[in-house]
Amino acid sequence: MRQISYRLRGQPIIIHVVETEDDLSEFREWISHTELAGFDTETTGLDWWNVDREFRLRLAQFGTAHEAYVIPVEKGPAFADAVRWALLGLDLLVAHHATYDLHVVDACLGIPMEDLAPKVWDTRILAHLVDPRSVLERGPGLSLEDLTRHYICETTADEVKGSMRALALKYKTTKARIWRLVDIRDEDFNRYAGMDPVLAYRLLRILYRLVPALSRAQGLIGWEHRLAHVTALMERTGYLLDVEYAERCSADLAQQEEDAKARAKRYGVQNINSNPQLADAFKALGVRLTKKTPKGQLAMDDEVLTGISHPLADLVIKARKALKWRKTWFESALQSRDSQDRVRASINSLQARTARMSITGAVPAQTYPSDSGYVRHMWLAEEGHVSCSIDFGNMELRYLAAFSRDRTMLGAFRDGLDLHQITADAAGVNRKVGKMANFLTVYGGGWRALVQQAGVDEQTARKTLHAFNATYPGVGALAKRLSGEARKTGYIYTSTGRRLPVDKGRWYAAQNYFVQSGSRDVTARALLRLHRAGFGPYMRLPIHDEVVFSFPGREAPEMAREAARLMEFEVQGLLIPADAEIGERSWGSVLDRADSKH
DNA sequence: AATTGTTGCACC
DNA sequence: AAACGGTGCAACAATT
Repeated sequence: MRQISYRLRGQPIIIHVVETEDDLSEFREWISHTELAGFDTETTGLDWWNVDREFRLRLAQFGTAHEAYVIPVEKGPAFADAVRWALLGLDLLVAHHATYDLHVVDACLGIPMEDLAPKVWDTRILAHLVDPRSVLERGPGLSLEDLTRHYICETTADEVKGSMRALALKYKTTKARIWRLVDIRDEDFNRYAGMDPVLAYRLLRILYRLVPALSRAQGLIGWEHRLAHVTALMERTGYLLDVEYAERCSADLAQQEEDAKARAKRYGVQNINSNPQLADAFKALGVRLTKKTPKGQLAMDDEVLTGISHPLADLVIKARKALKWRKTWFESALQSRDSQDRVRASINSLQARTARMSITGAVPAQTYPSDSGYVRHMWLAEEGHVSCSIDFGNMELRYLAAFSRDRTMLGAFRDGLDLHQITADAAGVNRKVGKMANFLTVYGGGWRALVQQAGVDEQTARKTLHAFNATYPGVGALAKRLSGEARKTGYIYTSTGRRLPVDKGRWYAAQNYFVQSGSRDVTARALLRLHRAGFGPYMRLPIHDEVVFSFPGREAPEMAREAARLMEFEVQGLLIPADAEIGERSWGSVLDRADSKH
C-alpha cells in the first residue's frame, strides 16, 4: 500500500493506493466501516460499449471526506473482485455523472446497472437542481471541475484539470490518449484519481442542502435519479445501424460534395467552406453583400446565398449540406458502431437550463432532418421488430393553455378546434402566419421575429401579435406573472417545483422557461411510466415530445396503443394526447409513412 | 498541436 | 412598448 497525501483547503487528505493483493484486506476493512462512499473509475477511454475490443477499466476509486482508496483493477481478478464486493456491500454511493461509471461497472465488472442505480447519488443531478447554468452563463457549471471550483476550492479545481494535461505532456502524448497510456502506478495519476471520489462525496454534502425546498418536497431529486437510470438503459441498449445503407448515403453525399467543389473552383473558390474566401469571390463577381453576423463579419448563410442569383451560390449551399449530412449524421454513426453494429447515443437526461434532455455523440437524434426519412432510415428496429414513434400533440401550446387558464385557448383544445386558424382569423392573416405567431409567443418572440420568420411587413406582424394578445388574454397574464416573479427574485418556479434562474433584462424569457421546462417534465414522467410498465427494453430514444420504440412486429399495434395510453398526461385538467405511428423496420419508414398519409 | 470563439445549420 | 426560448456538431480562424 502506498500513501499519497493532498491538502484540500488546508486539510490533509490521505489517498491509499492499493498495490498488492495483500493490501486489499485493509481496503475491505475500510469499506466494511463505511456506509456512503464517493465512487469513480478511470478507464482507457469513454467507449464502454467496446469492452470486447480495447476498452478496459483501469482504476476504481472510493472515498469519503478525508480519505480515498485507489484500486488497480487492471492488475488482475482479485482487484476486480474487491471492487465488486465493495460496490454491492456499500449502502450508498455517490458519483459525479454516475451514469458513466454505472455503464463501466456493468460492462467491465458484470454488475447490472439495475442493481446499483437505486443506491447511487449523482452530484451532477443535484448541481443542476441547485443551479442549471453553465460557467458561460455565469453559473457554477455542471462538471466536477467547475463545481469544485465554485463550491470547494479553486486551487484544487485547477490542479485537477491541470494534472491530466501535465501527465499528457510528461508522456509526450495528447489528453485524449493519456488515459490508456499512463502507468497505473504513476503518482500524479493516482492523486488525480483518488481525489475524484473525495470531491464527489463532499459535493453531495454541500449540494444536498442547497436543493430548493420546493424541489425536494415534490420529489424532484428522486425522480431525476430514476429518469437518469431509464435513459441509461436506453444508452446501454443502443440502436442498430444499417451499415450498408449508411455507407451508401455517405458515398453519395461525398460525390455530391466533390462535384460542387470542383465546379466552385472554376469561379476561383479554393475552399468552399471558408466564408471570407466566399465573400471575396462574390465581391469579385460584383455581388454586394450587406448582411452582417452578430460579430460584424459578412454573413454567408442560407438566406444570403439564396438571395444571390449566381451558380456559385447554389454550389455553396449544395456542398455545405452534403458535407454536414455526411459528417454529422452518417460517418459519425459508422465510426462509433460496436462489434454488433449497435451505436450508443449519449442521453443527458438533465441538460438545458430548462432541464430539457439533450442527445449527443454518434446519434444526435434531436437534430435529424425531419422532412424526410433519409437520415433516420439508417436506424433499425430489432430483427422481427418494427419502428414506432409516439409523440405528444401540441405539447407546449397545450401546456401554455392549461397553466394560463385562457378560456379561448383551453376551449380550442377541448373542442378540437384549429388553434392556428383561430389566431389567423383574429388577425386577418393566413394560417401559416397564425401558426408562427402561436409558436413565437411560446418562445417569447416579438413582431420583429415574426417579420423575419413569416416574411410579412411590420404592420402585419404588429397586427398579428396584437390580435394574439387580444384573443388569448390569459397568456399575457401568465407571462406577466412569471416575468414579475423573475424580476423580483431572479428565478421562476415551474409547476414541478424546479427553480430556474432568469437572466437580468431577459425577463420575457420566463414564460418560455416555464412552458419548455414543464413540457420536458411531462416527457420525463412519461418515460418513467413506460419504464415502470415494462416498456424499457423497447424504448430507443426520447426526443423532446416524442419517444422512439422498437416493437415486435406482431404485437406492435397493441403495444403502441398501450404505450401511448401510458404517456398521455393531464395537466390542470387538460389532456396532452399522445399519438402512435408505426412504420416498417427502419425509423425513417415511420416518417415516410406519416407523410404519405397526410 | 490543442483549445477557444465564431458561424452556420440541423431540430423541438 | 418591446423583448426569439432551448439544444449539438463541424469547419474555419485565431489564440495559446
